[in-house]
Amino acid sequence: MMDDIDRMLIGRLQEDATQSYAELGKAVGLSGGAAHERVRKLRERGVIRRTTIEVDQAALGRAVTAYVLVDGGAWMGGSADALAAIREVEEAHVIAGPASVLLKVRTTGTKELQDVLRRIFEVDGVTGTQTVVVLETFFERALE
Amino acid sequence: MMDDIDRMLIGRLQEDATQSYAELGKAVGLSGGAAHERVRKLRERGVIRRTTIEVDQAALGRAVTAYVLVDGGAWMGGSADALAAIREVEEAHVIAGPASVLLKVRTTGTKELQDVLRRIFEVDGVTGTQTVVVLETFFERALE
DNA sequence: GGTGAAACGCCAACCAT
DNA sequence: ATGGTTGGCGTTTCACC
Repeated sequence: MMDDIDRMLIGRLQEDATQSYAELGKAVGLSGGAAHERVRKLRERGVIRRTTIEVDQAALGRAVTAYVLVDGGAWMGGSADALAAIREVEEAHVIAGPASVLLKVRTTGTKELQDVLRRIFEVDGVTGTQTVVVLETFFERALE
Repeated sequence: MMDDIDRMLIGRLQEDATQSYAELGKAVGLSGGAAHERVRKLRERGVIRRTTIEVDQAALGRAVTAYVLVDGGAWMGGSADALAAIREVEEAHVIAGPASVLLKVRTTGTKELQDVLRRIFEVDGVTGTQTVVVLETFFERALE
């Protein structure tokens, strides 16, 4: 229900999802039709969520990346929605450890970061935040 | 050198990069050809890095996500390469704050996480690590 | 920089093997 | 899963604006 060929197909598509199925099939030792059918099933099963583009956030004006540790206990129910409503928050995870939630935030600058922190603080249950600013990103890549 | 239409095109393509340029053009009030030309230039300029697929990591067997704070000072030169060589490391950032580097790591389980931590420890300049395990991910999304 | 149309190539759907 | 075939659609290019 998920062999090496499927993994190869996923790897190839992560690198370049614009290539033809004929090309894709040749790369993994399959015909175009067979490759297409496998990819169709991977999409159907939700292993492949969607086809998308990778954007240079800096080119879009988002120069500052920061991680925000959020303290506070009431993380049932609507808190996730309240965080999702803050558009600069790219990821939100519940974590084991010192804080309750870890957020990844991208903004155009420190000014906007300050504003985002203010809005995070207004979310129900939040009692405090600790912010870690990224100075340089070595890499952000797709696994496998 | 980057207007609202470009931003709309990027937003649409992030949601679904399989749609036709005709469709894309209609959505932003342009002809298919014009939409295609704009997207071509966005790729050329590197704003759009590549077209890729979004994969359900859990379906691939990667059930555990963790953030690793790495201590140690010698972060010039080859350290980034040494970290990139660890395939389970998805992101690596130099940060301002308590530790030097923040890593995002995905593994099949805690056993493999332990092994990854051991390999991180073997990288030159690393003097210690602190690991934060993700219990639940609210969301990981594309901005804009 | 955008439009509209024409030519080409690829994808998607079949079927027999 | 393959290979051949066919129909339809999207991409790409062109002259024109």
